[in-house]
Amino acid sequence: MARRSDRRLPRAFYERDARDVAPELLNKVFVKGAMRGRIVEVEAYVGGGVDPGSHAHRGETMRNRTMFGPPGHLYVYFTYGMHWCSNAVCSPDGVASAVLLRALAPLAGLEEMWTRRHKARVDRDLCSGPAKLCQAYGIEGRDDGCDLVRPPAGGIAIVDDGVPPPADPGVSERIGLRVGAGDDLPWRWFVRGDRNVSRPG
DNA sequence: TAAAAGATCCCCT
DNA sequence: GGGGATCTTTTAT
Repeated sequence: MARRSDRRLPRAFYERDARDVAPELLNKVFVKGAMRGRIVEVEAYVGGGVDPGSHAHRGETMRNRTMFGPPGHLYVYFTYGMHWCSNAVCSPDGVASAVLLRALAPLAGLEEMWTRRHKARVDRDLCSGPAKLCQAYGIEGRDDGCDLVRPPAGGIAIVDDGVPPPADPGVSERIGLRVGAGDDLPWRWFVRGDRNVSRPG
């Protein structure tokens, strides 16, 4: 549920380079219906052909077309034959960039998350990975392209509840990439010390 | 038409 | 710490 202290993020927030948006998404709140989770880990995927790790690096396809669309929408993709992952689309319309939501600290609606995360054993297991948080929230392919800035009632949104981004976030190379990983592309940010981060380093 | 790889997770040792 | 699950999408013959 929306709360009185929630502040909507304007379209302009997303209409920037994903590397600028990503660290500012830390400590924002990912909302769907009654479920709320604080964003504690993200990765940037950059447009303009400079990012070999991006799905969009080889141009627009049926799968990645949402990344090429206007900012402030949700890019949802399917991978490894069983997992969904969620991104916030960044940069102006026509430039393919996005921020992958890698982990949340559950705040509310944990009962609903538990109904979908059967494999979880403790609260930390609910949203401590990009596919885990999608399973917890029930996000699938039908949610690809939905508007995060002006969501329908009960829809998916990202809000500012007054907690600022960390002044000194953790930074590292991105996780799980066959190409585009490496210390030369330190485009992962996380909240230091948070238990829900998928990997401490 | 075929083949390979994939922005992961889970269970086992 | 390592490997299997599982199947869509993309790219190569």
